Amino acid sequence: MATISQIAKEAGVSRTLVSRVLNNKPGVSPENRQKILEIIEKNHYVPNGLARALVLQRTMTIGVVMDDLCNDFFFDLIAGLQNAGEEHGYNILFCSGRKDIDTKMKYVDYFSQGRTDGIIAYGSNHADEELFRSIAAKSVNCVLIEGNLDDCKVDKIRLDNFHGAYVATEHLIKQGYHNIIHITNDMNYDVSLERLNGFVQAMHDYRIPLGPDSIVYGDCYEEAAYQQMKKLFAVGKKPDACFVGADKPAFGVLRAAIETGLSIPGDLAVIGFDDDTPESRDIVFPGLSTMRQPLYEMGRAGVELLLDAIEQPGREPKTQTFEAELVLRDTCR
Amino acid sequence: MATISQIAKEAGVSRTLVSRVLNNKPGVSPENRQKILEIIEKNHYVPNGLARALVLQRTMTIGVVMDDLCNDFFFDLIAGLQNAGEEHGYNILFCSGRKDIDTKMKYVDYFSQGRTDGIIAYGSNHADEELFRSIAAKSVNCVLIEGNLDDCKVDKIRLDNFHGAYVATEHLIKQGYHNIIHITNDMNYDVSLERLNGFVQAMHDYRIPLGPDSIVYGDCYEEAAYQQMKKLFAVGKKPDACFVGADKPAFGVLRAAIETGLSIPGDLAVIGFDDDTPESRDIVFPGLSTMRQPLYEMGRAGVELLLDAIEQPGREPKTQTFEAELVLRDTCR
DNA sequence: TTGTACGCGTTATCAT
DNA sequence: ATGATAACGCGTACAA
Repeated sequence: MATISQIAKEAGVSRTLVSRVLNNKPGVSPENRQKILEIIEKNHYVPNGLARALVLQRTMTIGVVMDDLCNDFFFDLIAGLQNAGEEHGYNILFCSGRKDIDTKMKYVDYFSQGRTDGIIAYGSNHADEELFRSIAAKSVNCVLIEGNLDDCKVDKIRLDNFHGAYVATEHLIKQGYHNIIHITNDMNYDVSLERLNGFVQAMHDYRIPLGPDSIVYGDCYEEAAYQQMKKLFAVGKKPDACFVGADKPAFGVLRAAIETGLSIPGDLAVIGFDDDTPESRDIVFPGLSTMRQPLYEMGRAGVELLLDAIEQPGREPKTQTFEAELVLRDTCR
Repeated sequence: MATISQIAKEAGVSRTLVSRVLNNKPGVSPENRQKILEIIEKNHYVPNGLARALVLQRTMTIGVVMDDLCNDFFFDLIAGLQNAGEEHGYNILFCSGRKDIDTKMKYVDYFSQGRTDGIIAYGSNHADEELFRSIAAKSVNCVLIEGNLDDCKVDKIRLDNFHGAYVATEHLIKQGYHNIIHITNDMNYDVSLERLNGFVQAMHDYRIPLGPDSIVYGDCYEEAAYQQMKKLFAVGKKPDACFVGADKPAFGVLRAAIETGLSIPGDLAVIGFDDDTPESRDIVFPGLSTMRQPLYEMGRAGVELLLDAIEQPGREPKTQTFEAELVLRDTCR
């Protein structure tokens, strides 16, 4: 790799002039500029980004740390981050954690060591708490998406999960469903509890008593919800509506119901959460009604918030909250 | 952000000693080591990675450039890259192109500017050619996965698409199917042509004539293949087997066949390519027989090959070729 | 054991 | 217009 000194030497000028040419700055005679450009071209010279970042104290880079790159749930978030970053001239770097906190932590450290101007971290798993606190302790610009550490002085992008769940449940109630159950998302995530709370509150507000089977504990995959529903149907339980804490398990509910011969939404109405349905599911299942989580917008907002923090060192942390939106398709009238 | 000089000053020693402590090197008295460690801890000091990389001429980082991070096809590849990188102590950085060559190019430049020890680029789109040539021209360690520029002096990880397609077609033939059609993958990708060629060669070797409907041009999504097959069935065409150039369109074929009332594999046998079926599809469709593309292993091999190149500057480029493996499930006997 | 001095590749300041 | 010099933060030979 050629360096600026080698180019300068070959051109018979000082590094200063080469630097000016590289950065399109005035103060170079046309002849010298021309000559320098040719030599740069000839040697395929590209300036070293590390050295430049070191002296400029700016990397124009944002590091993103998520649970797992291999999950279609994050597609919209990734797109939002990338697009917003690009608009502001920033490079967005992703890393692939593998649901283990250690890898996530490793990359947070990596990004923190001067390699980025800021970090965007996603997660709401209980295990993330330690990670997020360590980030907050460092003097690193950082935005937490989804993470809910009330006592931490960090910028945050949040979704109002409680309200979203409330809206979904309320909609079911107002449509005349009264034997409503809730299948939770993975309770290792804070959001799952918030959604459960929203469900409970709505049921309470409308004076609908919760029975022993009103709350079923699931996870963020399809299979568990499928099994739980099959079990429920097998013992003769007949809920007329089901609010599910995430879309993936909602498909498990649909599958169990369809196999059992129930008509959707006649015998059973279903509302999910997230709106992260891959195309392929819409083809074979009835369109899932759900609470849309605006991940694309949240990703964009995360970048904006981070840049805002970078530009105003020492300002108080902000929290920006998004609302989920009820999207009615086929599984609920 | 604290610096090594500040720590040294506060400890009343030279930067050398602090550096030794940071890197666990001998030559520091126990008392000094202890004192320095405490001050480091107190200040949340972390060494600057840029400065370190600059002087060490090593970033311990690999940059990965793919068409699109938002595609479940790449999940196994990502996992392979990450795991292999981690085993060797390397940080793997991903970026999100958006199927446009410009973003890809931008990140290749970014990674090339001294920020990584090497680049792994994935792609076989015709538009990638320019990109790959520009990479090859630079003096950057780089491995191309899937890209097929025969005349380029770069390390490559390849899949033998021709042979894979041949094996799939041959299997159908040997199973007694003779009215076989091929639905191509997106012909903008080199791999699609290779797979088409493998199909044609096998048909030719077994003396099975190709009719006007033997080759149907599709893309890498489900819908086009679905439409094409519906059209075919509508005009009374009755192939007894179908080799599809990718898994996603293969599901389009299955859907069209099932809707038309055909039994699988009785009336129509189907073999796909890639084996990138998401869980969710297996649940509602018969298990898709396919040629498994070992993306996880290819990702791993890409990292190994790159590190090999880094350790031996100037060595001749190598190409490592993988074979696809026939995986028989339900859609083909 | 400890510290000095130089270099990594770049930009910026300030002379000339 | 041009160039010498310092600085960014760090590692390391070398000398003490």
